[in-house]
Amino acid sequence: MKVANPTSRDIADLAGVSQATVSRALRNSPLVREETRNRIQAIARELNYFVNRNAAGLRTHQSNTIALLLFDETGGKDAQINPFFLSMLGYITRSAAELGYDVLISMQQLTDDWHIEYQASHRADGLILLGYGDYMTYREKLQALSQANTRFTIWGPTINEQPGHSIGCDNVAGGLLATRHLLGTGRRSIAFVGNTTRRFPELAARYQGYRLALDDFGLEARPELRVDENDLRDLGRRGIEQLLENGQEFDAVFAVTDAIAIDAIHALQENGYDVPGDVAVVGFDDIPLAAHVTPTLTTVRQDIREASEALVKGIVGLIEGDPVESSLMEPSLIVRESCGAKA
Amino acid sequence: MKVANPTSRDIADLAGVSQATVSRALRNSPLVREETRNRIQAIARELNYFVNRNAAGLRTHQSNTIALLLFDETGGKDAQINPFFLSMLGYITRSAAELGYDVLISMQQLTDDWHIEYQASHRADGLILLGYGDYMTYREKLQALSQANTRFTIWGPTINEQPGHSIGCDNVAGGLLATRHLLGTGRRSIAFVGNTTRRFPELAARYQGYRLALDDFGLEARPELRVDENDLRDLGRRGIEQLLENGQEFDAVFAVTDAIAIDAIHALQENGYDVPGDVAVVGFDDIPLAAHVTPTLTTVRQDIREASEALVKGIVGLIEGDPVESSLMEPSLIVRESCGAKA
DNA sequence: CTGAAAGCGCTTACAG
DNA sequence: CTGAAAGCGCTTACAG
Repeated sequence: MKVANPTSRDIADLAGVSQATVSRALRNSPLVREETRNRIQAIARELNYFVNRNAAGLRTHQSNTIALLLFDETGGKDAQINPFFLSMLGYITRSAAELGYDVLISMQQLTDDWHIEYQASHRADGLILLGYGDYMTYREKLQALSQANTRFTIWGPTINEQPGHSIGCDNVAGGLLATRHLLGTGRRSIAFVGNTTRRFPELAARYQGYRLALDDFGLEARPELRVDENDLRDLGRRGIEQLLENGQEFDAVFAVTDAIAIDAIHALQENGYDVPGDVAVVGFDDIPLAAHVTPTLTTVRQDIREASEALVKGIVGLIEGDPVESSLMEPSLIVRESCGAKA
Repeated sequence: MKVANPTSRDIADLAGVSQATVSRALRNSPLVREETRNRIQAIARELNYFVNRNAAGLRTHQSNTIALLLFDETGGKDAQINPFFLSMLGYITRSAAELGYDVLISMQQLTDDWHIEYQASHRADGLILLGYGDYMTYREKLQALSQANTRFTIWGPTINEQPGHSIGCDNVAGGLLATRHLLGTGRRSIAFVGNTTRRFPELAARYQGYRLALDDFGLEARPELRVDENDLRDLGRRGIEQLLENGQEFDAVFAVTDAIAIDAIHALQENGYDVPGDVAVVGFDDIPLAAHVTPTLTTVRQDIREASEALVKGIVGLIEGDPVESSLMEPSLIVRESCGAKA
């Protein structure tokens, strides 16, 4: 009676029907009489039978699986994933599950060559790429994917020439929001710490927003208040030190990421400045730490949940042949202490 | 020449060999002459051919995939995964990849019934369970898994009666480490805030360590300095308030998790106590926040990387039939400011 | 060293 | 509504 690893044939024997009918019943086919269907499903449940996904996938050419490829920035040394992407993971997993897809995760390095392997090997029906925002660097990889007819969605800036579907944050709007807020609280000498080149299109867009906000106020973006570095590590500290060494006066800092902003706050404090009394600071991302540093960090938040769901809907749309569109999420300002707007 | 979705038969035709030889060559079988093997592999590479995992899995009854089941504490409301587990994810993924396994992630709720589905459906060869440390609560689930012959490893306390393989932290040693350190800096009235019951075996073990350390010093664990609550939320604050209301005098607190410790520090500060001047505080876990609160938190760290690798090795061992043993990781003390040992 | 053949466990047209 | 049959693309004894 109890079979160790039951197959649909075992269920069929027990139910006194053909194996084909079992298959239909388990997929809830309306072709099977309800009574028969219930009987078969009851037996399957009792035997702890589950459809062999390998066999089903072989027939249907589907895996009902999405591969989530996280770009490994550390090059394999450390396995600490960017916390921002990590926080998307939960939402991605959940919305994939709601649509009937499993999520396979993989950390990929730039030298890895197996991005296309996932779909070609039928392990996944499509890919979600996190951390490949810098189009210039990943161009060849993305084009190879595209040429291999791999379905993929990217979290990152939407660029016209870029192949594939992408979901991103409206970084221009975010930079505008942050800078306008600082202007609104009376700050007029706002330093920018980050990067403004094509190397980091998302950061460049935030700078654009910064400029637009200044423009609106009839102010100019002063180049001497701009810290523009390719290496983002420790940039908060280095940026502040650079500004101070150059004798610049400023009453606010717009840092392109929270990590940089928090680093900058520490550097300011160590140099005897009060934040936000002397210098207001606004970041970008709203990482968990932002609410816990002293002073708590005012920042621009991207709706991670909405973004995650859009990514999943995007890739599932591509898989199932529904029309999908690249889109931008609207960021919002989270006002805390570091900008001085709150008591 | 170029085939859209090439199969091993296409490769065989192009190479002028049988499909069986292609299969052997791609698996690096020594049965195939080297020259032939190289020729076949070159053709496969050129056509972007990858073995269909569904077909291979159907034949071999393997998926080369591990399912990572994260217990969803929020019951589906929020998809924010416990950051401690999230930080294990990277290491788990990487070491699984090194052993040739993919990782499928899933967030499960207590009511979900599909834990065994992963292996039964041949989607995964085994499971890693994170967040199922409270054996009493999950007992039935774990036993069901065990009865279905599902291979699994758990991160959590090792209990004799518990089915399956488990990797945990030596929580007794951790509690000992924390308490001994406080004693070493001259503190003598050390409050314990947490839980000491079987409901949270890991926390109970930390309390045991606390007692052992006091014992070693010829001190008694005073019950009036023990806060023992089942609800861990806001316990830091509630615990401190409870101690103060009861008029207890204490010069140190060992909090059973960092979250509780940080909460306790805030409560102490709001009640006019200086940390660590008046009261020293030590936590447990070394969450990212610990290094960023004021004062920075002295805590006990579990080696996440080592633990992750042990989990993967454990489940792969079970899958491949190698002998595996449950084991305990040695925690280490991270000395920061909140214990007063540092300037 | 290589090939012909069986079979893994499904899904789905086709026939009734 | 149900069954018999083909076939998805591999792996691996078996035979040579």
